[in-house]
Amino acid sequence: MGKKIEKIRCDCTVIHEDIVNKVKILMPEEDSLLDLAELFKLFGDPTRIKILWALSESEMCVCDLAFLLNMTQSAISHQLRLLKQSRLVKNRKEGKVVFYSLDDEHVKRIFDQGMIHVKEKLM
Amino acid sequence: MGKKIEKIRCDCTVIHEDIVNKVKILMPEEDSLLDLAELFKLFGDPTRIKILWALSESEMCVCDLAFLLNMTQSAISHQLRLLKQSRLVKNRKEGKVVFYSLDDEHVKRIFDQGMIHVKEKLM
DNA sequence: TATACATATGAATGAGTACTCAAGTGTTCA
DNA sequence: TGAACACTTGAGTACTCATTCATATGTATA
Repeated sequence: MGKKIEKIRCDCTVIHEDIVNKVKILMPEEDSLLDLAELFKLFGDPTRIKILWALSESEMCVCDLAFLLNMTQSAISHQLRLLKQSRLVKNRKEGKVVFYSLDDEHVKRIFDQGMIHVKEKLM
Repeated sequence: MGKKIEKIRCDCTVIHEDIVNKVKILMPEEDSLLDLAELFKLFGDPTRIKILWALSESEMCVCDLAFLLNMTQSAISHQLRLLKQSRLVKNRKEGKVVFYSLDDEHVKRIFDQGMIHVKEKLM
């Protein structure tokens, strides 16, 4: 006979009911958390984090970034597109050159906060 | 004849040489940036960001998290393994139950800094 | 107008990864 | 001791995505 009944809820969550319920109520909206994950995902790529860091120092054109990071213009351009879509960077055109810069003063703050963590965990 | 010569360096980087060089010199070590990207990548997943947020409110067991996020224990356990490897979370055993908690006070700060950004960009 | 330059973009590919499933370990308790 | 429980783990799969390649767009310049 069908012995294996799928557990809907384990015993722990009943024992810890107060805590789990409290956390459940405090939990941010699903959408906020998805947006947040999306944001951090953008920071979570070596190329993009380098681009963001570089732009935090100075506005630069696609060409400069490609040279600085030793990558193709195409690769850089694709990443800049993502960063622009999420409004982490903005651009201005000057003739045939497109200069990119950070669109947000928070970018550097998020970057710095992460770096503090990384440096500490080294020890 | 071979007309197409691969451009090593575009004209822009020569024109902008001072800026590019300055940024190049200031650039953090490759390893630091890779570690940083790795850190943010951990934050850049819906499941993991929810886990981190939940643990910032209270220590919880695997079972509680699975119930809270409506996911399988296995999925949660796999993610906790990654978070533990990177020392973002730690655990303690109490009988057969394993309680997880944040291993670092920076986690919440990084989370909050990101949330500020997300909330602002909504407008 | 033709050419070079700066950038953008679409398709293809290869690498990485989140989850599922099945099986395992370790603990408690009847 | 054995059954239930909490959790872990390895393999497999479906999916995402960063880069490359080829091509397209737009601008300046000779």
